[in-house]
Amino acid sequence: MAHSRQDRRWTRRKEARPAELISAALDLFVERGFSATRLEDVATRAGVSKGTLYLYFPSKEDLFKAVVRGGIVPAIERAEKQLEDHRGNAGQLIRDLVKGWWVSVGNTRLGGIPKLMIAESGNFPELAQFYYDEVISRGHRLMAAAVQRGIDSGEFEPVDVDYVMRLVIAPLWLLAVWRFSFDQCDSGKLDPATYLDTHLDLMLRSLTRRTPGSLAGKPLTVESPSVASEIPGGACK
Amino acid sequence: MAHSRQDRRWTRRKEARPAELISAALDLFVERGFSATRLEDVATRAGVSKGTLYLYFPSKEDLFKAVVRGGIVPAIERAEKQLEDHRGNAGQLIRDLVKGWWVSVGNTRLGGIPKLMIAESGNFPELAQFYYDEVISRGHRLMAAAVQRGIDSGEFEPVDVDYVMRLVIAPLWLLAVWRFSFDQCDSGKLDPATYLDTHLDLMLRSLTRRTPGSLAGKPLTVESPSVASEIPGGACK
DNA sequence: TATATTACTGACTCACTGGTCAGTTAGAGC
DNA sequence: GCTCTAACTGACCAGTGAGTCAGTAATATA
Repeated sequence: MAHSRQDRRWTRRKEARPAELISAALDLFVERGFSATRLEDVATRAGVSKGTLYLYFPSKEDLFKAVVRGGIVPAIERAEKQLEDHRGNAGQLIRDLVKGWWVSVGNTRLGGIPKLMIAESGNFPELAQFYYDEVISRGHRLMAAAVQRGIDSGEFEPVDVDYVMRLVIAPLWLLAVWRFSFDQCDSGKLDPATYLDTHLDLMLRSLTRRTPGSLAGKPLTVESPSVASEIPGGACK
Repeated sequence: MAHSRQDRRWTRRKEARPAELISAALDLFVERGFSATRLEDVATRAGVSKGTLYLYFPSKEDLFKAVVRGGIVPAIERAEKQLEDHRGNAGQLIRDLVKGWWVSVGNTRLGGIPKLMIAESGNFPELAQFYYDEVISRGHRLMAAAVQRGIDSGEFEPVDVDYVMRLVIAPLWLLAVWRFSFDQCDSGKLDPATYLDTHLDLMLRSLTRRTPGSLAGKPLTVESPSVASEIPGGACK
């Protein structure tokens, strides 16, 4: 008598395994950090045994790399396309880039990767370099180009692009990291959409050129939150 | 024949041990993270054996807590005093607070603690709560009070204090974390003093109320760096 | 100097987990 | 149905490091 589908102890799913393992690993790495994550748990969560994991990834470190590679790089490529295609003023471009980040990274499990990289960069210098080259420096170039566009068109003050770009990005880093560290400690106190909108309002108000005689720059009233928020748990009881 | 001072294998130094162990642990925790740090190494760096470490700290986790307690809490107390004693406008108060942070935390080994907390908060929720209560929430109150002071005096626009305070602090978090993660990857590109000054200029320019008719707010020129920089290594080859 | 006290040592145990591999079973091909 | 390939399993190995404790040496006290 043949096994029914249910009776089978396991099925062959060669194609699906890597993605499922990476997904499980992302969850656990983000939640517990690299060394506190046991490969046995990753395998179990992906519905396989530990041995199977080693059929697809030669080591824990390689699994870690695969998580980083698979998660973030596509997102940054989308953002680069966004920059290229954008029509409109630089202020709106920056708003769109920030919101794009929030939707496709910040408000996603991927938001945990910055925390992961920060925590492990010391122990994996090679991976830190990879992440810097493939993600950070490209993100920096992206935002620098947006700021530069505003300066060139006369919309922005002639600021130091390299520093301003970092200051535009800084709150995004913090927001992503926060969700996976101290979010539960001050739950309810921080609405990401309001936070990002306030940031953009303040930043663009400073950046925007004030033509002598007239009072340029929008008044400082926070817009109605335009970014959906749906934030899961972090640390603290 | 008695031992000379040099011949002694070890000396009793009951009082000095805890501080020396905490200092050694701070170095290694910041450099390697919590789980990658071996207590044997901490002991060796402090000039004692592993057994001695356990005479003073009942577990690795307790050592970790002692590092956090001893390092940051005094710094925040100094800042609270600074707020109380300050005379002058709110803009200058915020500048002074940020620079005080840089001198006594950011540009110090203590700057590694935020990274440490971010990395380990998931595995030590109780410690995350402790850090939030003793450091973060007090820091937030501090900066919120400074912003509020500016609003009350009419110097600042009537912004949402809770969000603006976080946005003032965000670049400080990132700066501290950066030094211990990706600093080596873009070495030379980031001067902390210029970064902080640019941040303060942009932020205060936005915050400062513009009286109709006149053009308030300083022009956007970066001051000569007023904060000493002396930054050691991080990750990446 | 003799004795008591205790700060300190370092070899040891033990639990844990990254990584291996001989064996098992799904399922493709005939 | 039979055979063969390879996806998959899980018991096992080996290295590691947190935590222990019996013993040792510095020093306080008599």
